[in-house]
Amino acid sequence: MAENGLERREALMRAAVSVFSRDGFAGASIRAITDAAGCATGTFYLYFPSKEDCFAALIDRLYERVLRTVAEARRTATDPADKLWVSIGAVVRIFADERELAALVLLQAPGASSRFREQLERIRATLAALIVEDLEEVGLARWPAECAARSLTGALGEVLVWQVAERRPREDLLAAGEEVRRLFWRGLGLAPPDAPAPGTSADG
Amino acid sequence: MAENGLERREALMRAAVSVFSRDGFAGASIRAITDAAGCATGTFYLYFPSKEDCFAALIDRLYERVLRTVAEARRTATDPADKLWVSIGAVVRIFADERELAALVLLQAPGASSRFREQLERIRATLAALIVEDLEEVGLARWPAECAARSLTGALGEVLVWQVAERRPREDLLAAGEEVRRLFWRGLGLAPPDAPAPGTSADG
Amino acid sequence: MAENGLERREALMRAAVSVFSRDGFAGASIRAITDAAGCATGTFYLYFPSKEDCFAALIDRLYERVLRTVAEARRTATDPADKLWVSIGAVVRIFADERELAALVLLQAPGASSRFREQLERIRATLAALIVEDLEEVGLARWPAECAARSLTGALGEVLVWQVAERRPREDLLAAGEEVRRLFWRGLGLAPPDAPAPGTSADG
Amino acid sequence: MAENGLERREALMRAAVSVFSRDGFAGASIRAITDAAGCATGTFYLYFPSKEDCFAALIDRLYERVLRTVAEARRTATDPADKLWVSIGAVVRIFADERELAALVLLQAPGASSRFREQLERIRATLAALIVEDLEEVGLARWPAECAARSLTGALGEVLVWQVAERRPREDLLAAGEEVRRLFWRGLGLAPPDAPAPGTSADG
DNA sequence: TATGAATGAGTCTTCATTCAT
DNA sequence: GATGAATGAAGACTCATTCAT
Repeated sequence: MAENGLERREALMRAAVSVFSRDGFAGASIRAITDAAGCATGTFYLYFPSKEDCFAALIDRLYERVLRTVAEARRTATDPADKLWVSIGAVVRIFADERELAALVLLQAPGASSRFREQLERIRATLAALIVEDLEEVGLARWPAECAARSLTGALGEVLVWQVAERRPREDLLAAGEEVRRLFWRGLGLAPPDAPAPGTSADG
Repeated sequence: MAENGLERREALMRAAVSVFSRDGFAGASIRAITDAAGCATGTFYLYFPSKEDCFAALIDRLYERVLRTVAEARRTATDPADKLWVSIGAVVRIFADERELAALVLLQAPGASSRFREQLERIRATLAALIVEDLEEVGLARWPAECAARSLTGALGEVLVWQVAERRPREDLLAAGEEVRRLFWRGLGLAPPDAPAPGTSADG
Repeated sequence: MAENGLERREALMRAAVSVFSRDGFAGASIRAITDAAGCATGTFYLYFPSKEDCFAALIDRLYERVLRTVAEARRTATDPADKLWVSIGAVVRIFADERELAALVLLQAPGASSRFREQLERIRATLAALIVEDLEEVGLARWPAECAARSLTGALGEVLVWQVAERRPREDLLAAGEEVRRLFWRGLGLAPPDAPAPGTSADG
Repeated sequence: MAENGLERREALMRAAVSVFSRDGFAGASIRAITDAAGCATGTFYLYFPSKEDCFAALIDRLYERVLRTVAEARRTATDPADKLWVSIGAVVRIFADERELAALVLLQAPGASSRFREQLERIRATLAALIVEDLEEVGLARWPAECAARSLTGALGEVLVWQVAERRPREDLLAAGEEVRRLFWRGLGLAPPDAPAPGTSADG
């Protein structure tokens, strides 16, 4: 039982994801989380100051993973269109890899409390800013660029949550994300990416 | 004191929208709602069987307005592309007119309970089905059509919630909605509506 | 609908008996009673000052009927043994005639509140005093007489409630009451009543 | 603070007996019980799932003690009359030892809810079945035996509750119980117990 | 008299959080 | 660090009672 402290914390976060997903933030009890993690109620408070902070930590975890992956992907690209292209791919990939966490955050965070709403908004705004930047470099005006950026994050979120809710496998998430990317690409009047048209290995 | 029963119910629903928006479904207390409506706690239960049913009634209200407006708009159109065009316009208009209610439902319903999630999903699925239908008639295959439909509802929701959160006026909501429509129109490779002759005033 | 006031009151008391029997005193709501009586909530308060007073009125009603019937029966008797004999018969008859009311009072009154407990105790004490009087005249000492009197009321109540709970017809109640009377008669060492041994017409 | 869990539970049950006795089942608040037990409201729910279950546990406690004591007493007897004789003694003794609990159950259980009514009826039926069995072996027919059994439990309950209500000491309860036993013994035409030689100390 | 909408006090129950062990 | 019993604040909901009509 006496694992490393980090493992314990990890177990609690995994348990929290599944309990929050099932019961919602308000409906989840610490007891349910610690039961799922196999420890006592009090132990929870050795790793998180409160239930709220635990949920916030989950949002942060998704935030970090998304932003890190996007940043890495963008380093592989040169021109702005390419950056946008790989950014979308990166977001899709992360969502596919972290299905449960991502669905949890997208579904619960906005309604649970203003703190979470703002925290989530910070992620969205950061991503939107990157996209807006790319689109402006590509020639769009500010306002259409902002609308397009928000549309993109909204469309991706909806499509991926939908697929998760229908319990579709990872590949379906990736395929659906690809559809969204194509749709926006054409909608934005951008040229199809250089060569790696059929390839998926270079699109993340 | 003794207003008409419908007025009382209306006052409670208005109060509920604002309290739920501020505190979330779980965080809202009946006391806060009745205070805002200017009546006693028990009075709430003369009009709603439970807090949950009150929230559900709000979702239904949005549901009915959206679907009715969309249905009306579609009657004015003939070919499928036109139907899609006016449908989007109708949804945008409703959201602009019912800003607070719409934002409340979009933000809170998914996380509050599975009942609400399903209720909202029913709206989304209904709308998505209409869109898919139009897109298939226009030549798209099932899968891209479904992805496009979900992308569209997701994009519209996100863009409009974003505008509401930033406290933008009605016209901005309409303009942003228009941007989304243009973006998707091009993305889907559709021709601009017949003759925008009749103007945007008649487009849904 | 606008019947005579007494009829209205009567309807409410009938409704009260059936609702209190079904739901218990605490579990019964004024609403349920007025629904059963076919009038509005407020009307109840035109006839009873409170729910408690309504229940008290039911106890009083049983009280009066029991005592009146017993008093009448005792007037037909001359010697103390005969008085006791007809008193028991009278109580049995009343219980058989007012099955629902009697069972209600015996079951609910003791637990509902100290007021009712005392009210019921007053009936029992009155009856017990009569019996003790008879038994003392017949030669019993005070203490055994008191014990016998309480035993008798307890036995009668239990036997009759048992028969009511099992939904037995009126005749079974009468027969069971007769068994109890026989049992006590022998237990008290009294001679069988003069002549009307097989008859029931003169025993009340 | 941290007594043994069983002590805590015991303290709550004691408190419950006295609060239920004073206020009735419906009138008793958890707050009153925990105040009497010297702990916080929430603590109650660590030991009982609900107020109802707490009351049910009290009935069960009496049930077990009565049946166990009666069963033990009957093992010391051989012929059916003797069994009946010691059974009555055992019931009287238990009631005298558990005055408050017994009075609580007898007074409140029937009116509080059908669940309790049935629970109490189960005790009464079990006891009645034993008595009927004895009486049939002794020669009585079924119906008079059943009436006698119900009469006996009713008489004992009433006499003992009456003594408890008048705050009489234990000895009075025992004496009153003895009166009831004598009364029924004669009423049933049974011979006095073999030789009261072994004394009343061994009679159950 | 009759109505029934309105009131608001009261209760059971849950659960995040603490802390002695 | 780990435990889990204890806490007590908070909230949904009920219902006896009132009163304007």
